[in-house]
Amino acid sequence: MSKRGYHHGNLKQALIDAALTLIETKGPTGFTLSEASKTAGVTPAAVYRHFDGREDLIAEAARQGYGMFADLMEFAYQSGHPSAMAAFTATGRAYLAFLQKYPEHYIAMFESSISVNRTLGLAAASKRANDVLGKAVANLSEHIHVEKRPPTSLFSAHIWAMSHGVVELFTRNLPGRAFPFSPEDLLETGIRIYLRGLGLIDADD
Amino acid sequence: MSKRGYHHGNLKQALIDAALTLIETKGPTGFTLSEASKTAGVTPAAVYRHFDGREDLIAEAARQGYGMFADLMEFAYQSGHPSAMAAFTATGRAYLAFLQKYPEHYIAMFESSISVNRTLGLAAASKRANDVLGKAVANLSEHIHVEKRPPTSLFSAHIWAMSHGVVELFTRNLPGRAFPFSPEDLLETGIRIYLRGLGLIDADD
DNA sequence: TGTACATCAGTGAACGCGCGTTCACTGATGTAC
DNA sequence: TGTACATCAGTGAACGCGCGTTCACTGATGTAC
Repeated sequence: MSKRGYHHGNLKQALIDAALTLIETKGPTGFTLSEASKTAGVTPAAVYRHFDGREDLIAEAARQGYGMFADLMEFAYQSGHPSAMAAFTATGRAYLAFLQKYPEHYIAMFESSISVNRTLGLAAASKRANDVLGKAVANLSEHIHVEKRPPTSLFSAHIWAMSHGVVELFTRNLPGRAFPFSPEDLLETGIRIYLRGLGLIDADD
Repeated sequence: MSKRGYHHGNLKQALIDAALTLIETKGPTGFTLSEASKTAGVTPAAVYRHFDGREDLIAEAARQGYGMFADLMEFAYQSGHPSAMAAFTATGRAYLAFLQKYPEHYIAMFESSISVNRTLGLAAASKRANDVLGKAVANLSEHIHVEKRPPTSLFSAHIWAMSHGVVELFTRNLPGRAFPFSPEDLLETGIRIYLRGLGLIDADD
């Protein structure tokens, strides 16, 4: 962007951005390397200066996504700390906030079929995001009476599943039928009921 | 299969079956009309005797899937009837049982990006499946004390979301890390906690 | 029962297309002296 | 400050490939008489 003409200046990031835009508009499968390079104003061959190929480009986009995702959740977690409940709630909200703000990254991360173990950097970024939620869940878990406390990994998996399910089923173009609840409401009420089931929230509220 | 030679006899269903097999092994995006026709032992052009094209083939596979899905859930529902709780539990288990038994249909239905409103038959089959769960949820809902009863559609959406999330995140090849819970356990415990949050299950059990 | 003929499910060749990737190249940038 | 040269990010042409789709066709099946 800075230098005009023959040399692009910041082609690597421009390609990633182009790929993300295409992924969002056409789905993870509609993305092509050729089109991304054209969008960035460059020949397809130029891509190979910066990436090993098509998959590598997607993986890098996903890696950046996981990094931002982890940052966002970490920030949310800190904002609620030291209250375990506040930290947990904020972290959960950050999940949906990320999806709403960076849907193209979300798709690259969770729907592009690239393995999270493809590169070390990708695996690390993914783990970091996972760990934030794990931390929030673990803290909250300590408030459950010990003999009815589920394993932390189970607790955490339930939260992931509910969140991901809400996103996949209720944030995309809702198919025809009008659905009266926003994804945020849906997730928040669902998790609240779940937490009540664990005795973490009183029956009133 | 019955007649050998020039005429296939049951090509339409053979193509659907081939498509489903490919969808399962290669993902919804890896399916190609050419390969499906080859698998069925037939020229690509022959496909157009029975379908309008590639998309139409997938849509028909999904339609059959929704039909079986609805049947399975309806049967499960009846098996628990008239106990609202038994009917609900059985219906929920049928969801995962379907996924385990017909993963390729599940993919065609929920991950192939074909719209459920593509054809009337597809929309009807999808609605029928939805309605079974809706019925199970509505019955159960009546047992919730009226002033803390959530709207049925919200209740139902939570169950869909949790179920779908568990399937998407925890039934495919788990990425490296060993996860100690089966999808069935995960979903069953998750929903049980949720139901407890609604006061539908006692704190003990 | 046998023949003529309509129907229709398949063939096989061809098409245009966009894809990912390779290659030798070129021209801009940055550095040494 | 000016020149020579190495570096390197881009070009553009070419490739082989498999795709979805079309078309005129052919040969098997089923029906009328």
